[in-house]
Amino acid sequence: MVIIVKYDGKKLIFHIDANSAFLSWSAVEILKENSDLDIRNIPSIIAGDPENRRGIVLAKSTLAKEKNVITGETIQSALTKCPELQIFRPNYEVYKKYSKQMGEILLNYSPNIEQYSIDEYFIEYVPLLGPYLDVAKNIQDEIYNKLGFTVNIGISTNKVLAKMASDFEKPNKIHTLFLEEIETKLWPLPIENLFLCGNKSSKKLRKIGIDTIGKLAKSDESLITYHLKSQGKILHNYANGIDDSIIEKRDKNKYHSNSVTTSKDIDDLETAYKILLAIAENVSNKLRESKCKAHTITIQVKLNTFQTFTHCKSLSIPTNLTKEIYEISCELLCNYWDLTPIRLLGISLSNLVEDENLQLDFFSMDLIKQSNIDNSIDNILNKFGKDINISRGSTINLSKNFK
DNA sequence: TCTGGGGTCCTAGGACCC
DNA sequence: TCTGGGGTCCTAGGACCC
Repeated sequence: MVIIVKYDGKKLIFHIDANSAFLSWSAVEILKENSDLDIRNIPSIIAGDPENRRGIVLAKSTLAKEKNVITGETIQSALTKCPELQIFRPNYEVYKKYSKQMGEILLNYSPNIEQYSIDEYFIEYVPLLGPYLDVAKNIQDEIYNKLGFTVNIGISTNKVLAKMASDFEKPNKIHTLFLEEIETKLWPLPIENLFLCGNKSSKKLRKIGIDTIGKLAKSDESLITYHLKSQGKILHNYANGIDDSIIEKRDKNKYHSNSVTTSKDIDDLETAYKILLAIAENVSNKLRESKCKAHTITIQVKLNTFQTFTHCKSLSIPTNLTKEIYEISCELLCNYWDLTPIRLLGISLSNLVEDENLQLDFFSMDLIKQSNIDNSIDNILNKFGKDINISRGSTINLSKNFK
């Protein structure tokens, strides 16, 4: 049953969320390969490779969900709950494709659009297109007919309420969550369901007797900020349906990173450097693709004890050169690592600036030469896909430099 | 609980400057 | 080379999202 709620001329926001995105998108792709199998209709999951220690559930089908399989658990654990589970590997290139196509369809419904994650968009409702429920239904139909997967749509007067609404019953549903509806639709929900109320915050709130969104909404704000600081104010507002953030295009990332959980623990510098080179190659490629340079290079290290640390170095002259990023990463690792076995290594690049605005007066011939090498590698990557292993001639030498 | 990878935003302490 | 305060930048870590 759809409850008709008066729409009094305020701006409306839709939150469009692909249902079990990775699983649906893999399903559509498998069907396209002339298969009769729709993995949405069997107990199935998308998960990494356990042999490479990446075996966690990234998405699940409805039938897997019914067996209590949850996102983030290990394949082993999921198989215990559901032995007949079929497991499929993720394909991020395919996911990026569907994400983009979903955005292109949504652009037909609104010029004011924000991609929130790979499978979620916010758009501002355009009243000229018709009543909002009809428009939402048209969006659902067009995405399903053209792309083959279902979406949930949440509708409200701000982003947080729209997002909470799209999270109600799934799949292929449209929900409203207007201010006058929060008491019945939002407040009875457990505190964990509130956007941005994660593990830590919900535990603290439960400790002081707040176990539903409604109790948080009616609690004294100063009590909440005492326990949760500025985050508390945000959560208290959200519980009361207050959010004045706007829909904004995010054209540039503020940060790029790449990390890998290695199939075996790393306990020697030479191996660590080889992996850092591969990571530096990947992440600097992202940087160059987005036409940026980075002032700050951070390495991330997760030990086999699951202890994590980061170390960074800031440069007065930003870079996007693989060699420079690689060398600084090696230097950081070398300075801080006591050879405790490493499980994961990562590099992230931040404090980004646009490439074309940079002054070129520091460019030496060596930098230009290095830049040309990187460009030619980027061309190869673009041509043959990013999964192939390119090792530049200097790879071995670079590794040896840091022995 | 044997635990991925790519992001965003915030906080706290220290260095440095005026 | 003793002390205050405010502002800014850097570093490291943490919480949260999908």
